[in-house]
Amino acid sequence: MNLLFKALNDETRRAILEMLRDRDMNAGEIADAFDISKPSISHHLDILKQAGVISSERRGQFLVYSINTTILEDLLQWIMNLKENK
Amino acid sequence: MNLLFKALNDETRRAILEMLRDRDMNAGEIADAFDISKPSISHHLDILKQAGVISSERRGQFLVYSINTTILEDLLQWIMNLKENK
DNA sequence: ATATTATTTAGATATTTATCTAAATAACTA
DNA sequence: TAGTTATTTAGATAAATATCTAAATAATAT
Repeated sequence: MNLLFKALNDETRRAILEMLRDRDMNAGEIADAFDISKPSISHHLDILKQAGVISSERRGQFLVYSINTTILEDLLQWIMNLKENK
Repeated sequence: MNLLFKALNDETRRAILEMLRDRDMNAGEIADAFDISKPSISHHLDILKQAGVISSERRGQFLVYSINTTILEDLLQWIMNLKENK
């Protein structure tokens, strides 16, 4: 959970997740969507990957990233648990 | 949302929320539950308050903190929206 | 083999953050 | 009014983080 909260605590990374929600994208495409250097985006992708919220697959020269929403179940549970009073 | 994600991105602060889920507590009680100085806990409480996830009310000498789960709705929505594919 | 394209790794830097101690504010009590 | 208790504010510091440029790795194409 630590890694997941950390991953989500960044505007850029959350925007990446929102983009990957609609379609898989390669690293270059993702980087092009931001005014941030490719290495920085690569670092953000790594943090998202460590949290288990995205995965990557090589397709030729490209590394294609996909969202992985399974891990978000834990987060949903944690939040809903907080809402159950007493 | 930024402040909320920031607030949740800390083990101590998440533990505070879990405690406040069960009952309202004053600052001293909260601080006593951790091996961290009172000023540090005060700072954590401030961050949680800025995020709108807790509120405080003075009762005599004491400041009593309560959880505010309303703000968590936004978070739930954001996560569930990510899960809706395409 | 060499060049080109895609992406990451390495190393550096400025900002943010979690923590501490000491001092300040606020409320109660004798 | 003084003293005590509860909590925060101020100021300092070490660790974590987001970013950059330059170099390295990986795959493709000529």
